[in-house]
Amino acid sequence: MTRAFTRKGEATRARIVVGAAAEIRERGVDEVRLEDVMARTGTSKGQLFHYFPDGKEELLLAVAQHEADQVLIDQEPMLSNLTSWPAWLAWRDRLIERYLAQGVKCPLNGLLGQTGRRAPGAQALVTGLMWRWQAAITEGIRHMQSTGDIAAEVDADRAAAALLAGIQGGVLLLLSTGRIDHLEAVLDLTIERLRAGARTA
Amino acid sequence: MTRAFTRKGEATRARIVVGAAAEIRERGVDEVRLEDVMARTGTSKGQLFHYFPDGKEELLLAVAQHEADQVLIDQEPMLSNLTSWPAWLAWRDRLIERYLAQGVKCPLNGLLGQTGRRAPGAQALVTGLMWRWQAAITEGIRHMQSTGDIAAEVDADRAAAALLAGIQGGVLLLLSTGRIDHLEAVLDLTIERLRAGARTA
DNA sequence: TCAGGTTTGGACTTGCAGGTCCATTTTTAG
DNA sequence: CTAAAAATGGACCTGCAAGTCCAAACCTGA
Repeated sequence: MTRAFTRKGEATRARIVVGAAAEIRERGVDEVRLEDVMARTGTSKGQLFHYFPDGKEELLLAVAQHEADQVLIDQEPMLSNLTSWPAWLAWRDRLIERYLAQGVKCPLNGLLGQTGRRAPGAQALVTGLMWRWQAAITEGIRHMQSTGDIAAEVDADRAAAALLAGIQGGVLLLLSTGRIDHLEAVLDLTIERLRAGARTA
Repeated sequence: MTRAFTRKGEATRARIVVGAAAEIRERGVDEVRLEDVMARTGTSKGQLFHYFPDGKEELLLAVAQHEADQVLIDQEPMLSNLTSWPAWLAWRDRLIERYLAQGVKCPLNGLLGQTGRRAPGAQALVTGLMWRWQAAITEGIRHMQSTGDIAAEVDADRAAAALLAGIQGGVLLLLSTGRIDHLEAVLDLTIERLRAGARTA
């Protein structure tokens, strides 16, 4: 089903996705018209529909995919290397820094509500992202348990689930209130708590 | 600036808001047309613009207000009565139950992304909701500290901030993945942790 | 160099949803 | 009872943004 694109074609397609993603991040999903994307990426309507035959919906899905990947890419290699407390703190700082920098613009929040209903695939996409994210955290906890840095009786899965939820909520609150406090509180208290349990182990 | 509405007028206005809210909850903000609201509430376009001169934007804001109020109303009286562990657990159950029941439909998530950008007031509205919510939690923690059920050294503000974030994230994850696990994990682990600290106090 | 494809540009169509308007009915108040 | 104001119904307008179409430019390989 994959259409044949030349190298040039692939490049154009990628340019459109990246440009659309940027536009959406800056102005919000529902404020972005195809024309805006065209203007930004220097493309024509013909091209848009050439590379995304199903139109806006398909483009939005591609953007969501792209943005979802970015989220995890941005946390590498910290995320997949949670093997010591300094590493955990580095990851913590990375998260704070990143979300502080991008401020009120969350690429996925909008896409969740918007695309979520339109494209059935978008839901699965976000779910997949969350799943990968949580898996990485779980693995980090497990590793720390193997070295005795976290108490063995901690349920890694549940702890990771709670932490992921906290992070998502923290970001959500950053989005709506503009304050990073919640995210910080979640990360610091959670890490603190994971450490505390093992002090005696 | 408040226009003069008769009793009948107020009733109609309220009917529109409630109907629109329901419609939005069921089908999502961007899928709801004014006509849908008209059909559901048995009103005409004339009425819509009579009661909401600024059109859709004003209506959406009113809906957001209405929904925000509902969120807290739904948790009363549990939320403002977190004075014993059974009360905390009752609140926990209430949250789980409520969000489990409404499933994938969150009234505010959509409104956040959507209305957030359009109406400047919507942002403030959500912020206010979060603030009230968090304040209630903080007060609950403080009360438990006063009775010695929670350790005095716990920072009530931070703990409440983290918990609120966890709840929001838990709901968000319920929305995107369909699983309630995250919300449960947050609530249970948080409460467990608050209790643990004071066992010896 | 020529023939097949792919890529590109942009004019044109179309549907629809938000918003306007006014004529009619109902209510309120004096 | 009556006049002014509010409530209602629905026809109509309008703009805009998605999507269509096709012709021109371009690559690419034999």
